[in-house]
Amino acid sequence: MPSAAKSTAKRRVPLSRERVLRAAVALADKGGIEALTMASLGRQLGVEAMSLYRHVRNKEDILDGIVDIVFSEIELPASKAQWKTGMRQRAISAREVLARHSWAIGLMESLTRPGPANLRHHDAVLGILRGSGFSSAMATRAYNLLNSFIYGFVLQEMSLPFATREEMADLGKTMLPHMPSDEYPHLRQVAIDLVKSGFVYGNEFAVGLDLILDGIGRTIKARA
Amino acid sequence: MPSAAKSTAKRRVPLSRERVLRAAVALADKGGIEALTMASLGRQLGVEAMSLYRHVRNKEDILDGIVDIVFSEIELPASKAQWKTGMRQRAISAREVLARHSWAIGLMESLTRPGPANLRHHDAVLGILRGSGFSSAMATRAYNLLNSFIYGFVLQEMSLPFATREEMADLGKTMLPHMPSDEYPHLRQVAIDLVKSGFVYGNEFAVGLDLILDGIGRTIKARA
DNA sequence: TTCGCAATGCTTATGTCGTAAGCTTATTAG
DNA sequence: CTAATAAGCTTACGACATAAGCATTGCGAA
Repeated sequence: MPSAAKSTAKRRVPLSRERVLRAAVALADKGGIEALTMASLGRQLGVEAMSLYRHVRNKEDILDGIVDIVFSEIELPASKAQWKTGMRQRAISAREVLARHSWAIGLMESLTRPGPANLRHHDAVLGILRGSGFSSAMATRAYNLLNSFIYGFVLQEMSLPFATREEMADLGKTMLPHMPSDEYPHLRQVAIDLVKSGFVYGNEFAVGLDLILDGIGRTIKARA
Repeated sequence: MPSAAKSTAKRRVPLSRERVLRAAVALADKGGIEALTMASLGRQLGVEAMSLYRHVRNKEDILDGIVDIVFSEIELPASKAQWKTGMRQRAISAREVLARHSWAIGLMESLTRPGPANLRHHDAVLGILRGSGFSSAMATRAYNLLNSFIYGFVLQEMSLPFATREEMADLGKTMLPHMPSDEYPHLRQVAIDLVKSGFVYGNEFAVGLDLILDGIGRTIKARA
């Protein structure tokens, strides 16, 4: 069955670094980063684990690659935008992307070996800031401050045992009675108040973001 | 040689959860979190790997435990302090501790199961804020904002390929010539400027911190 | 058509890891 | 001294990354 099979059935689509990395992202999204093993990745692609090594150097190479894919999903600010709108939009997009691929934040060591998407991202953001009159030092300062907030926020968001107001209320109901009221009195009281008032952690992102953006704006004006 | 040996030679000091965790912290400090394996930990303590399971449930238990140790090293703000001074001092201590144990930031998932030091820390910080007139929601907001900044800053600091001004200058000298000047023009220019002006990333912590503290102060005043 | 060759994928094997199960030795209470 | 209990050890297994080398596919040249 040489030429018949060729044209119809299993015309084997060759692997490629690209396909491998995309499958890796899909796997990590579905089951977390610990579900991403060379074996599971091979299975996902209908291939033995060892075949992957034709297309990626090793697992670390895969991790670097998928972090760069995540970065490529973050919206770049339009190069004509006001710095404040541009930064706000970028921050919101970054947070959304990092929440969608929540394993990525734990792979940030990969930033030591930044991929092209990451570099392009840096370049675009710094370009906006410089174009709005920020010095190199001020642009770096602003960029790092915003990134610290974004990464740190997502990191904390990840480690919350609840996502919605309902889940928080449930957790509060089950946990609070078990918490001795004299050991962590303030923590306890705050928890009670938050449950009662329907506090939603996710909403805090925009608030913190604007506080920082305003602070940066003030610093800039003071300089000018 | 029953009672003689007992008093002199190898009166075996028994393991304990405490000793195991302290050794684990030391190992992680020395060689990074990937150097912490049950085998290496056993070796460090002069014991077989499996012996450790008498004192800890499993490796995850160890990871939770060492994160809590790290938290216990962060200075609690004096309960009489002004909120701003207290928060600044706590933030600086936290950053220093997390930099000393830089593997800890990658273990933050452990915060889903907070240990006693972590809870005590939460309680103390929220106590200060509440005591300074913050509502529960405002206290939580301020605390989360500061933590986002601290964690995110350390996360970025960790992934820098340089620590000192000298290292940055060296890196600049070797990398910049390799960077095509038209691909990432802004990034390139900023890098050049920073090297020239002797930018030190670490100094940015205090700047960002004060920007955030001022922003919080302003929010509070507007409420009052 | 056939041959050769490069690209692609597979098989086998090794060393590291966490940890389950059960055994041995050390310590201590009676 | 003895028996119980606590502490530590031996062996074993399955998951994992990956080294080395073999087999297959498909295409261009003869």
